[in-house]
Amino acid sequence: MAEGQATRRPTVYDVAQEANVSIASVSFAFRRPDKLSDATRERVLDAARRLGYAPSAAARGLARGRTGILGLHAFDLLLERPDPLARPLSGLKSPRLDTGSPIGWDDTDDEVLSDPRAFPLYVDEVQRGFELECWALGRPVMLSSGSDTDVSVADTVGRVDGLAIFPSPQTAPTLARHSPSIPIVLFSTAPADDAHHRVRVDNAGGMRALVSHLIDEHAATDLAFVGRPEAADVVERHDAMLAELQDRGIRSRPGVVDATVRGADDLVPQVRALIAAGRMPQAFVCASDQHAFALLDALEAEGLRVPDDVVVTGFDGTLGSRLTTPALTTVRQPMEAMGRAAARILAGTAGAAPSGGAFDVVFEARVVVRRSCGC
Amino acid sequence: MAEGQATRRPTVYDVAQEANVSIASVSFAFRRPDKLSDATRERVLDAARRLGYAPSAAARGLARGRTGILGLHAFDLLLERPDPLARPLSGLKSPRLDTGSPIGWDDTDDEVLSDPRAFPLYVDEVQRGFELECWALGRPVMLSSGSDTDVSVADTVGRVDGLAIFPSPQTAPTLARHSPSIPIVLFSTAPADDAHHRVRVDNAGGMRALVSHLIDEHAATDLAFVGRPEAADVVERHDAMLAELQDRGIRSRPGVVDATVRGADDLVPQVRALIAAGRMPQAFVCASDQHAFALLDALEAEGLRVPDDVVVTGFDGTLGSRLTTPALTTVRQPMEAMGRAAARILAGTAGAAPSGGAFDVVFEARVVVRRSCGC
DNA sequence: TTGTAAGCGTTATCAT
DNA sequence: ATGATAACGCTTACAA
Repeated sequence: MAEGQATRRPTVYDVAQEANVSIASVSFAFRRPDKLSDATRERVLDAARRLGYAPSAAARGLARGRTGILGLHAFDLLLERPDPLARPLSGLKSPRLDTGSPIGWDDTDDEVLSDPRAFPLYVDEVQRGFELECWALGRPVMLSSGSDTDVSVADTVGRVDGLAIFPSPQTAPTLARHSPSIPIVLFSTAPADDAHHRVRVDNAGGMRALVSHLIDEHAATDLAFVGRPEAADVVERHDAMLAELQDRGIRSRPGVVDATVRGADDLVPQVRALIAAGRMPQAFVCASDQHAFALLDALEAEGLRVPDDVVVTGFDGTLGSRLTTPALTTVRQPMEAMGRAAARILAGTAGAAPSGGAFDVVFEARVVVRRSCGC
Repeated sequence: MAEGQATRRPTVYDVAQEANVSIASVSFAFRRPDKLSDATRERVLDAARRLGYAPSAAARGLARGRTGILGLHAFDLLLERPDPLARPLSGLKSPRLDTGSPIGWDDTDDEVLSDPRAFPLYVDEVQRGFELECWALGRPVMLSSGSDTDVSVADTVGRVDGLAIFPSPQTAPTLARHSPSIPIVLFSTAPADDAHHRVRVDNAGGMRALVSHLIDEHAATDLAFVGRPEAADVVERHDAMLAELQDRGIRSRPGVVDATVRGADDLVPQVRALIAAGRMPQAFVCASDQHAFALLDALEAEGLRVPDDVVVTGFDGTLGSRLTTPALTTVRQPMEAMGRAAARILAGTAGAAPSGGAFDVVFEARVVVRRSCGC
């Protein structure tokens, strides 16, 4: 095994000895080069290089009281999320690496892992934005995941100077305890009575614009919402759809098409029921692109053509939405920008929060018109 | 600004006082729950929760000698890489977050950031595999970037228990000093006389298979290589193309189409020159998908149709290669699997390296046939 | 300009 | 079962 190396890591003491100076000088050579004479500085740096000295971030963090790292945390829940088509990533093959012979294609699970319906998703693009900004700021990023138990969260909190989080239902209360000591940013969470910062998208505006498009351009007024209004995001989108219809004096059909189970399997019976009852809507408005992917599969399985027989729309604007057939009309969130905003807030480069409290940054969403609505 | 919170982080001392026990008991409550009576353990855990105690990873790391974190490092160079279409990500807008009003679409740079030609690339998919495996292993991941100076590298090394790296030319020697103390994995680097582990792809096999396809299926024997054979990967691919041609007794054209500058700008003159000289090849074999993207643009600018007038192929099999028009025939690397392999090596869950030394894991590549070759 | 020494918050070894 | 206490490697006054 690779872990547990032979050689002990060199420390300031080793370098100090090698360079014939005190440990303070070693430290200064790196942190306060100006406080040292050129000669000693060079001597120290040289010794450090020779020894392969790498300052211990742990020791530095302890002494300084901050690690310098910004964290991005995803709860397990997220990866086990009920979105259709979010594959469980357990059960992947783990080919032996110690045989010395090349690893065959069939041992890589590449088909599963390269599926654009599974990557990059919303979280992946937000993460990328976070990374880009941290890179620009010169700050390392720590990625972690875990349950939303106190212990797991605390472990993550203990490693970073600030933490951005994709929320699980239990998130806010558990985190509240840590808010006083480090800044915390929640993505896609409705405002609440806590001290967390927030970065989110204008779900209502995006959904209303989408519904308006369907009504105005495609005369579609009988809309069925696909998704379970539980997560804050989905609730907002659902509400906005209903609100836009109501504002226009259009009566909306009751209930939603529930798509909480993985894959299209669960949608097929519901689609069949709608067909049988002669209640097919003019358009399925999905809570997310993921839901739309699954629905497209279910509709195809039942021989329905999109957009000819029925319109389908998504939400998020992930890359995968460009790759469906037909390409998906959806609402794009500026995910990278959202990730960047979170990083700036945590790093303290975003100015002061308005009204003294926490940041609540809302981004505009934008309708992306493609083939699936009939355009 | 968010950084620099009001409240000091609670420590073991605070919890000990709150729970009326010694600091040792606090530590035990978390690390060795069995060594404590149920009563005290609960009392401690309760106090910890009440106080919002999060164990300091820095202190733990110091005491234990390991941080538990696995690192993935990218040199700045990589992001400034000479690949066509790799945009400089500096110069992005940074909208004010403190105004309290929604952030407009035009302030997000979303068009640039969501370009599938820029994300996800090779490094992004490898990174994802690394993350997936670390997540499965319950290990946090640290992402960092920086120059390949001794100081920058050492800083990263000091933060992790093991490090995977996308190489820059200077990488190996700088890192060699640290190899004795922590395990290091290099991606896509030819074997050399050092102690680093390696995870790479069978470039030669992939390229030979691709060239064979072009010759056998499309009778294309006049191939032009696009890319500058400098990086190890590109050299291997170039060499393999020449070797396959030679093995078949086919004379290859001298030189390469150089595509080291950003964008298609630089390719247009070269394409023009080929046209003018009546020396257009039957196929352009590009060193990477990125090169192919740029070339497709250049060819279109010159009014040449792919694959009718000339064939184009890529290498890597990134998502973007599915989205070009025509879709790109390319060689896919199992990038996620490569990232996962690196994580397993670093975590020590990959067994022992063969022949006692370092791991050198080679993955099979696979030709992905799409429209751009005429199929 | 350089050295001495006191923390920083854990873990782990001894005692009790 | 619990409590003292000595590391762990670095930063940073303060001395020299």
